[in-house]
Amino acid sequence: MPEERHPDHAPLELEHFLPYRLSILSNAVSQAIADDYQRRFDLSMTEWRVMAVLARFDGLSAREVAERTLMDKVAVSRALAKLVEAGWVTRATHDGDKRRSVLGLSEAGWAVHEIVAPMAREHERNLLSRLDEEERTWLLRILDKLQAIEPK
Amino acid sequence: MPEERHPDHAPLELEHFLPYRLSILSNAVSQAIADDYQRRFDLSMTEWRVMAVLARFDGLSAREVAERTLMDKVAVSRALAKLVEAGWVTRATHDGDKRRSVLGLSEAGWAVHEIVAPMAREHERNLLSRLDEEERTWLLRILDKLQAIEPK
DNA sequence: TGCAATTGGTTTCATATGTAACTATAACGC
DNA sequence: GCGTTATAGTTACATATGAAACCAATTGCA
Repeated sequence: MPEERHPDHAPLELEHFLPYRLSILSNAVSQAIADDYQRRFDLSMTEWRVMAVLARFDGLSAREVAERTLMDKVAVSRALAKLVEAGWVTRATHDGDKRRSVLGLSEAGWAVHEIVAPMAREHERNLLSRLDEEERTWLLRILDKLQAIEPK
Repeated sequence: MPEERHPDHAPLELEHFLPYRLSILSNAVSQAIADDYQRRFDLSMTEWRVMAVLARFDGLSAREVAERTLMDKVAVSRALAKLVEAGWVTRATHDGDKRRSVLGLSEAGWAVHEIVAPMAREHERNLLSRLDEEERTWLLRILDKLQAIEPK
């Protein structure tokens, strides 16, 4: 049953190697979306992710944003610098703890969100439309299992 | 049936957004593997990909390597510089066309390959072992469909 | 209290990556 | 043949990213 197709040390066929395939697919998908809002708002993927979590959770600190986006704090710090500068995110200092910042979307930030969120969803729909209902169900289930441990 | 759970402009839930999930998973997987051979051979992911295709296709030109790895030619050029320097890849000039290089793994390069390829396969096996046979079959089928168009 | 250890966040530096410009060679059209 | 155009590959520059050092505020605890 193992078929013994390739001994373990045989040259890898990248196009059949799962991590490679995931990487290519993921990059293509994310890049296509990012290109879209990058052109319209000069917004990087990391910056958009920060805005997305602030849209859901108002008042987070930078560290909390980092947790929710799985970005490191340096990346978050930089994204915030640009977003605050652009006027899309507001930053105040926490009452009881002067180290912490209190972040949120500004009016202008919400306006951007209002446009970008549907764009992102549209891309996702497009992608999923290549699958039938059964495949979509399996995909979600498989992703759940694969992600169960990995994202350390 | 559409359930109308979130209007199109509602805040995105990143953790349920397919492109985001793919990105997180893919990065976690690739990084885990890369860490492994990076530590042992100071070999970057792009460099390893170049070695992998040269293991399969001896004598390629740099452009052909770029095509097979989906990397751009600058990235390939840089990877090759390091690999040739390290003595893992040999570079000659094409007979009939002095622009073209003729690339291949050196003895030492094969020795590295002999170690890294099994490491990579081991990681892949590990990942796939979280799925049962049916899920694995669906996954491959789904990847085929999702990749059909995307990687422009 | 008072000082060591921790935490939130930014800055610095070294490295990686992408785009455009550039060099050398080869192919094409006449 | 000879100028134009295309191709293989490298270099230069500008930007992105990650790790470690850093600063300031807070916490833990003798």
